[in-house]
Amino acid sequence: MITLTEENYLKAILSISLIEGGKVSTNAISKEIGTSPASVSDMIKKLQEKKLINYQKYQGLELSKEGKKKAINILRKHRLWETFLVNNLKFNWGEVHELAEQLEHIKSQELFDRLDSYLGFPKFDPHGEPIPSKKGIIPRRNTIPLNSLKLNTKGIVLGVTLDDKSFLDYLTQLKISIGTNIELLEKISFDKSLSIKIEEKIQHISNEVAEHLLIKVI
Amino acid sequence: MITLTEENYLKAILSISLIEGGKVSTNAISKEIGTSPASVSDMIKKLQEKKLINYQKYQGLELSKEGKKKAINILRKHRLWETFLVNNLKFNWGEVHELAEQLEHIKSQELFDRLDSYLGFPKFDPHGEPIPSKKGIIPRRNTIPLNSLKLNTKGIVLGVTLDDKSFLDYLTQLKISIGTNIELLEKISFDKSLSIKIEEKIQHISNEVAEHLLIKVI
DNA sequence: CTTAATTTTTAGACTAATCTAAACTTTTAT
DNA sequence: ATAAAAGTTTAGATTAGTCTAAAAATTAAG
Repeated sequence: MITLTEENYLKAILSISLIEGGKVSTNAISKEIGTSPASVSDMIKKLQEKKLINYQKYQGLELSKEGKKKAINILRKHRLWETFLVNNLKFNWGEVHELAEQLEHIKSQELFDRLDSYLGFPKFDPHGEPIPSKKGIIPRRNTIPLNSLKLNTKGIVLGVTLDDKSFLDYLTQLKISIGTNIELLEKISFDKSLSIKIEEKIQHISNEVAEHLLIKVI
Repeated sequence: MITLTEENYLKAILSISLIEGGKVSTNAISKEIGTSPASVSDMIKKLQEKKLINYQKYQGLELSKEGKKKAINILRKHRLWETFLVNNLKFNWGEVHELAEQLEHIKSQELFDRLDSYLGFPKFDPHGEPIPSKKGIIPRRNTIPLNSLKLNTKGIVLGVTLDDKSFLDYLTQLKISIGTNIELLEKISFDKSLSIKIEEKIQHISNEVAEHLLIKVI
């Protein structure tokens, strides 16, 4: 049986490899999880013994087929719960991440099949992030980060790539949510910040914000 | 912060004292939780330090005001989840106990307030067991166990007092559920077993089954 | 291409929750 | 009233997950 802590390591490794690609380092995991590199080294050995990762000393690691399957299943559970919390219990999108971190560890395949069905088999969660299917397939959409949109073109927000309360609260303040129409007016080369138009109102946002907004060009 | 294990001990202590009344013994807890008496002794010390129980060596223990509040809150969470699983996700009543055992440890007052509201502030769970209110008040109803019903009187099943899959599956087989009408026809003094009439059909059940069925006389 | 910086691993220790075996209290029964 | 039985606690160990400090390996820099 896999422990809660092991699940969190798998999730962290998946998350890093989806962003960075290639082998995952001890240090990167340590930063993601917030434990010491020494603790990560210890846990890596356990995951290796359970054949959830492929790993050679000092050479970084990657998820095994079985490990990836498990990690994707945790992601699926997390995003199904976030969907339930926002759609049914009317939480706002900044409040659900921590709760879903707890709920994602509930063990019962049946529960998640039923929840999926109850929610109407959603393909994307309230942050626009893809919900892996029961078979582990992650839906894709043709989007780009807002900071790579061309000048004077319009797009629609389909998702965010950061599930952080202060970020999401700020977006709400800017009146940006899934489905919002945005036009890119100006890019400041000095700090890469952007002027954008939302519902006829001009706003100024940093590159850091823009890179976490997924846009579909229209 | 209270740990998951501590929560399970509090829940067990509440459960025992609701049935037995008076002081709770180390041995009783050990049986309820399924750990050794030595482990219970260890944990008792921790709960004592956290002022969740009142306890003197060798003399048994009882929940403190704070401990009882916490224990009732866990019971509330458990029964709210069972209600959700049966009413919304269409699990049957025998399947939900183990799942609720996991879900009851989710930490978020807000979540349970919203879930309570989403479910329509139910007073009883799918087993007819009372759901403590947000303030910790446990609703009561005027019921008696089936084995203390008078001969040739009729009653309606309002609840069960055992949340065990094999018991509940057996009830389903007997076509007994919440709301079922039952007439007591005969008590066998030898083994205290009962003949009962359910929907014009005569059935024979053991005393052990009857004592866990809560009946309202009609 | 050798040394310095960085990264990773090992060694040794701590905490929470558990166990078995042994010691100590309390209760029960003659 | 005292000995046996039952129940409870302590002592000492174990496992999972964590830490700091130190050692070892890899990578980067001059």
